[in-house]
Amino acid sequence: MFVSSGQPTILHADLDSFYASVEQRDNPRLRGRPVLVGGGVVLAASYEAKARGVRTAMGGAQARYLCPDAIVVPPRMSAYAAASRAVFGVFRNTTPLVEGISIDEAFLDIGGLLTIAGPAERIAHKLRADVMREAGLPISVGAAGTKFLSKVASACAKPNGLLVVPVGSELEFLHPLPIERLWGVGKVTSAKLRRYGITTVGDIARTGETELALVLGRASARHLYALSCARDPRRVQPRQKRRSMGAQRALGRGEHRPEDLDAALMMLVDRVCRRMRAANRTGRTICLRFRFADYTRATRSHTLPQPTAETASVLAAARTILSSARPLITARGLTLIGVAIGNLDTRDGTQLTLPFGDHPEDDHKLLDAAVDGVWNRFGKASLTRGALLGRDPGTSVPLLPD
DNA sequence: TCTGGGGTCCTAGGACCC
DNA sequence: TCTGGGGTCCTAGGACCC
Repeated sequence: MFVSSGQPTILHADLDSFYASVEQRDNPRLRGRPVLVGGGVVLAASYEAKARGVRTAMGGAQARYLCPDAIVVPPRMSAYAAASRAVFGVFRNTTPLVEGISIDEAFLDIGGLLTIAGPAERIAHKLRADVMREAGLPISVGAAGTKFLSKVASACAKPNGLLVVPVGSELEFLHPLPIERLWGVGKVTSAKLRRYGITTVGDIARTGETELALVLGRASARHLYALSCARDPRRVQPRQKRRSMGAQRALGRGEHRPEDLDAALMMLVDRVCRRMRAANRTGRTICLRFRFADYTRATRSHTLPQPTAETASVLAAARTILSSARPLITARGLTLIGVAIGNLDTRDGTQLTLPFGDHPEDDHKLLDAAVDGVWNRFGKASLTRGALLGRDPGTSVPLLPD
């Protein structure tokens, strides 16, 4: 396939203040006004509120102090999910190579489109117009030769803008930027680098990988140095599979009775397992996350021999982990609990409870029916029959297409 | 100034196996 | 029998991202 050189091939599309924009779209009264989504903590702030210094993830009290006339609305997650689906529909109409990063953000590989629909600027321009027409939402787009650069470009284009980084002028664009623009530079890394007088992306490039490794370790150094030279070989990969699924809940300060804790655990496990089954995924590692009154955190995990998405098995493991973490909890005071299932099976699968053993002579029929079910859903299926037959009644088995 | 609910990746030590 | 090398998996923690 011919790819015209000198043209950016990757778009990064990022909805502006996504939740707040959806609220303003759906309620004309909110347009042009500072809007905060979420009261306890700011999940999203409209640009009118951001202009006053409000930031995402800021405490609600501080946000209302900065912006007393802000309108606070509760989040409507299902509305945001629907808006996201509409926007991703536009993305996929533009190119089949769409890699979703989050509910409001994606990379689009337009390399194959350039000869018929290019240049990149025209494709990006049309994309923004399509999103506005189809979903009624403002979106910023960055276009560049690499993923990372296109992401930086879209951030620079906000709000509601478009920025193209022409191939060949990457370093000119990149080097004056502050180090915090690099993916992987957060609070800790930024402080470390600034101690050495490294404040811009250009400084990182000039410092060199070897020197950088002394401060940050090998992996970080290699990664950041490559980015600072505008090297980013990662391709746009459609349908990246999730590696873990979790749910968590803030508990507030103060004592929590064991039975309340257990109820919270049950709810979280149930929520995660439902989502796992809905997504036809199974996983092996159960991980509990804790946050304490002193803002320290801890995780405790356990890996099961078999992948599962069954509430009962996960709950049993989660309870064991929780009880082993009791000393920690009593010592520090729990303020948040989370359950995550990791080590997810890399293939699609499903979890079925079969009444094995009640009528052993029927076991083969049950298996055949189960295989048919998997086959119909995925178009392929395989099981290790020998390992499955002769189990206890009610055994749950993961069925994986292969 | 102390507030959410999702995730990803990397590191390092220990257990275990060949 | 002793010693070493190499690899994988599990657990926990840390940093970061949206």
